[in-house]
Amino acid sequence: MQAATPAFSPLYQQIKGLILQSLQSGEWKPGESIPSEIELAGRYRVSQGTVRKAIDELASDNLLVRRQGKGTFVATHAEQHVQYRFLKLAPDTGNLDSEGPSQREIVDCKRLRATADIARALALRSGDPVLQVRRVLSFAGAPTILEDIWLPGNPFKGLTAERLSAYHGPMYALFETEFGVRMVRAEEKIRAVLPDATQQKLLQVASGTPLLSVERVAYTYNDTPMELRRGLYRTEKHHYHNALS
Amino acid sequence: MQAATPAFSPLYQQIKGLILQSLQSGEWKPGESIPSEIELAGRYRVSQGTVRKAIDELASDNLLVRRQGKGTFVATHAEQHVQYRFLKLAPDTGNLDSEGPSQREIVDCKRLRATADIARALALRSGDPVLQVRRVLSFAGAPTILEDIWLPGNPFKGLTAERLSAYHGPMYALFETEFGVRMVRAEEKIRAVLPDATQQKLLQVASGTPLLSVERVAYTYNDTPMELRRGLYRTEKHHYHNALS
DNA sequence: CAGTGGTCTAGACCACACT
DNA sequence: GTGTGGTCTAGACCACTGC
Repeated sequence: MQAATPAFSPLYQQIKGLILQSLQSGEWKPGESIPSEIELAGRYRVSQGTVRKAIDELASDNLLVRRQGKGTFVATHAEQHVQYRFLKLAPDTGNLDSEGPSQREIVDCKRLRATADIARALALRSGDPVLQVRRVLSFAGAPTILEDIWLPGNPFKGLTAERLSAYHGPMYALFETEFGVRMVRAEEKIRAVLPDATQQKLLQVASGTPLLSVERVAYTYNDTPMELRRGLYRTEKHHYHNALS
Repeated sequence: MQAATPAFSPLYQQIKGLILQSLQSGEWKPGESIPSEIELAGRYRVSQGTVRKAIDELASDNLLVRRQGKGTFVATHAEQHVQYRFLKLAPDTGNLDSEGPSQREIVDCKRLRATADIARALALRSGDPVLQVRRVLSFAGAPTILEDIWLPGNPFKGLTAERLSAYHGPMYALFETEFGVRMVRAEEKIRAVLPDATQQKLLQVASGTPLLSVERVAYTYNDTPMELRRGLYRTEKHHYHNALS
């Protein structure tokens, strides 16, 4: 008698896995088109409908983007209509774009060794090399977001403050093109906090001003954590927007 | 020459609309099963596959729940595995259930006339009758959430503090069974704020304690707003959790 | 025009739940 | 066993894009 392991896996799930492998391996890069459904059906020896269902799920996971008449493309953080896909902060009136281009200032960028909590979040070991970036985002001239970002040192070898400052566009787009790291999903933990002296200065707020603390872990393929980000948001003129369904 | 109105609508979208109508009209009530796919295909004179696609979308919108071998059911806030479907607050360790049953205390419940901002949020006119409820939720014995809730007076005629206190289970479940109002989706705006004297007392926090302000508008079918809720969350031991994808 | 994704159908068969 | 949703196939045709 076997142990009860149903292990039934629909064909389309297996196809989904194969497509995922090709995405991870870099066979199809962000922004590029993948082979047509008919072509993939031939390659995997299944019907077009089965490939279709696999692609449907990957599209609803935001890994692929379908464009009728043109093809299916690997999702990317660059040239994506939504400039800030993971940033849920919105002005109380209008939208982020209407506030003109945001200003980014890299305050600090250094290599150091992971503390225990950083290591845990990034699935590293304490003492492993990590990169720490601190930056301030301003909207309509007012400093609004202070972020500390930790990245595993190995995949991001060669990332410098100059590189970051010179790049105009989403940081995650730079990660894709320069380091081959594509962020797929993220989780955030949000709290209300008070700023310390340093934070007050950088955000130009008085002590005692309540701020939103947003701790984000971003994952690449395979649920591998690749970024820890601790943000402080000013919420006098902005709010964190979330849709529940 | 006509104005350019392609107005092409796939069959399954039309079916989706018809099913939605039946949901709104109450032909199928929350928790009940809807007719089988084959039956619906016969009723609408389309193939099972087309009905399937319509139901697929309604299921991914959380309006229907499919259960293999049993049927397709109208989603409900009662008996739903996720006790708190719209509450994104989580303890820093463990989960809400592990903290034992939450305690709810109705602080206040009165009828009044809508102010301008309440009216706007609920798509009413200033001065229209509304019901206001104030309550405190405690987890593990500690008051954690203070909520002010505004409901349009008409659909919620007969709702009283006694009714609310007596009911054990999600408030949205009571809305379904007692008032035939099913909340389908919601939007939240989150800020960091400081409590006023009344709020300090109810939440048992010191002045100057930063709190999460969560303003929610909940909608029933047809994008009709049916509830405005302003919550204050203590975030010393809890956090607002959000998944981005 | 050819090529892509999108829709619709019809039928066969599988997995699951209840009786 | 019967009925439900779930998978898979094959083929026809539609809508959109770009040459």
